[in-house]
Amino acid sequence: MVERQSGVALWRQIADRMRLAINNGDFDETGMMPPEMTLAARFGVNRHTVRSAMAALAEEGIVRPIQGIGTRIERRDRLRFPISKRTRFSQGLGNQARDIENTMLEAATEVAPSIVAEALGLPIGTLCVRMETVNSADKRPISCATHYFPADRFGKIGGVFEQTRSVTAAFQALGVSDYVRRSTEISAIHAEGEVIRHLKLSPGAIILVATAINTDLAGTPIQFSRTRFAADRVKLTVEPEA
Amino acid sequence: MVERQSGVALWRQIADRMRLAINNGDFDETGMMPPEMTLAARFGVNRHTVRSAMAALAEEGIVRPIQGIGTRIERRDRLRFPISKRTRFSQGLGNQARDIENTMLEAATEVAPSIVAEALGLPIGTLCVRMETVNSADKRPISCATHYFPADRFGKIGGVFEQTRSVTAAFQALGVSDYVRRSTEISAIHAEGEVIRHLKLSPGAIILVATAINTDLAGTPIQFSRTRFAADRVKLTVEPEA
DNA sequence: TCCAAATGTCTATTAATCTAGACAACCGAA
DNA sequence: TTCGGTTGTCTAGATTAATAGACATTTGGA
Repeated sequence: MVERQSGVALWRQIADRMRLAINNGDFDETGMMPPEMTLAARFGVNRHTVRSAMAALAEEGIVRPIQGIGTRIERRDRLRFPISKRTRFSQGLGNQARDIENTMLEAATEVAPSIVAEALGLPIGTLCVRMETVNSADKRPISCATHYFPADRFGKIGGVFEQTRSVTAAFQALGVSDYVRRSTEISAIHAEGEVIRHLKLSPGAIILVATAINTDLAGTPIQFSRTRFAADRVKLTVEPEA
Repeated sequence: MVERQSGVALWRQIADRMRLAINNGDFDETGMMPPEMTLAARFGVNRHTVRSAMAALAEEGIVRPIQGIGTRIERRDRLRFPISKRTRFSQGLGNQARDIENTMLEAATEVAPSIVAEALGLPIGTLCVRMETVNSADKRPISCATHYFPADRFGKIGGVFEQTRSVTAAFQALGVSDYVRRSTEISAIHAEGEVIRHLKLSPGAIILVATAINTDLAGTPIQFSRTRFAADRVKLTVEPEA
């Protein structure tokens, strides 16, 4: 059921599980959460503890309590984000959202960190453009990403991206008509720091981290990116064929 | 830094971050953790709080404190688990571990849950074999999985698996010489219940959930599986080509 | 041998979390 | 209108988590 003395407060465990159940469509028949007393009994905790969990979900806009009636489910969705040989952010979400927005927070030319240099096959000390973006669907932040591009070929990509609002379009404007994904690594950690603010997460939420390398059609690495997804808003889908 | 009143205890946040840093090789030069007082200052907490985090890591066997000396790092590893068109558990880990073991906990023939029936393209009410396995590398549990197979073709797969200790080998024994992955979905949740025991996790740890469908070469779905990975022990690697 | 630096243990206090119970406020239906 | 079921609010107490400080113990090196 719920685990005590785990370092994770009961209300947070319960909030996580209810969010999951809602996204899973468990209460779709009624569109309402079970009564607080029922949930308290089900999880083996006090009603007040359930209320704390509910308050967290209400804060996220997932449920809305109505006195005298019950607690209504306002939103249940977890976007499907496909990862494939031709992963593109906006295209990937396709028609799952009407309004997809990529915002650039920052672009700077810096010496490439050693991990990035290695990934892109550059000598230590090479300059790279680092670009920070936040990606939203229907005004809801889905992920934030840090991208690195070799500065010699893509020194101006920051400015171009601000025009095009798309990495794919920026690449095209800079002469890269197409590109493919060489590798993607996925791990999961607790959200912290800046990411919490950018993704409007409640602290302690889980984020999926996807670290990827893209190459041009000649096989030359042109992009290293680390994308942090709010785990309760997406599921990553691995597409086997190109 | 660390987030207060997030429903996640400070010692757990710190333990999570230190585990990540260790796996990231941050302290490889000395092989020792920084002194407790240094960490306390770095995280902005009391020394005792750092000690609680350390105790959790020591419990997991990741560090070992030595009075008068410091805290030694005992183990730093996160296996790379590739996900591709031909994902195979044991092969995938390859030479990252000497001893890879698949244990079957249970096999039962049941009516397929609706999600499984849909995924495998079976009529509602069809019988399936459900099989629970735990997968370990070098005696350390890495993942536990629930597999479903259509009962008409694979009714005996439980017994065969116990002999072969491999899904791939069991398939071959039952006439499926090769199979490919149709789809993989990845999400992340907090560990709870049975999974904590099977994977020997500290409660509250993060698990990566990979839900996959495999088909035979004719394209007929033959396996639905949900694999739960201990997030601090693996990183999933998405391979773009077959 | 002595000292500096590190972990180990203890007490005490404060803050956060969880439990328990009572009752108010609100809604829909009988 | 009344009543059962629901959420909202309050008080009080128990348990867990975090802070603070003191001092013991162990180790390696000066």
